[in-house]
Amino acid sequence: MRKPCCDKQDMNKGAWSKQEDQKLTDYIQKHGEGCWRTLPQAAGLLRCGKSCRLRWINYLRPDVKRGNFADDEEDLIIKLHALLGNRWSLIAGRLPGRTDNEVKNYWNSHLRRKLIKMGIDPNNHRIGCKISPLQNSATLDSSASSGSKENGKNTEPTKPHDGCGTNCDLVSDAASGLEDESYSLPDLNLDLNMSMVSPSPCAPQDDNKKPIHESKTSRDPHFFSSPTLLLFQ
DNA sequence: AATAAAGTCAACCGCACAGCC
DNA sequence: CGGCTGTGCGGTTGACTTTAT
Repeated sequence: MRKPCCDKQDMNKGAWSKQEDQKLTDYIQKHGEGCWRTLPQAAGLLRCGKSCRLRWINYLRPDVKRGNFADDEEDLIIKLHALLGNRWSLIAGRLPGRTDNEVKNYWNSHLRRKLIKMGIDPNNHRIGCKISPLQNSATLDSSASSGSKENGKNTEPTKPHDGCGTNCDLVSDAASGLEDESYSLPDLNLDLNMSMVSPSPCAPQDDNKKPIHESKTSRDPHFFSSPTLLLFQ
């Protein structure tokens, strides 16, 4: 049995205070990112390493862009989600200054609803799947947790193009247009080469360190050989 | 003005993977 | 080779805010 990542007793949980933020920021500015397990103690924080990492990556990092998503960012997320499914870290990697958590939240709170309103199934980006108001909420609920806990951890990445079981047409087969004229993505001229995103400029760079967004999914050999993605290379 | 419902988002949790020993 | 550890990811939760009634 693996030890928990931290001794949960004596640990702060919940929202971060200004002082905690300051301690974490100061420490990372001095020593750089990494070694999250030992960082809290070294920085004088009563937090677990995972919590520190999350706080830094999603909130404190100086290159984190905060605020509303621009229209082109929205479009890009929708398009990337059609291609990649729920691989938020990869999607976020194409949006400078955005974090996977932020993209995920934005998708779940804004974009899913937007697509549903347009009659598009946000799970497979197909139109023509009739989504009744009742189904709407059901879809929201079920797909939000699709394939996660109920069947155990879903090790397969969400399949973006799995069939919906009807005659509905695929909305976003990469660059194809949408049948619904009211919904047309601008030609974003996406460069979807999966080049590594440059790591955070704030952290002292260690050549051995992995780029921030080199996710496990991008390491998947099948990932790069995806026919859809190759279209963009 | 009060309350319920809906929406938002920061943070937590559990799991998987890579690397080290 | 197998176990252990550190890290990163995606899903989920719950507190807080906003909107509707």
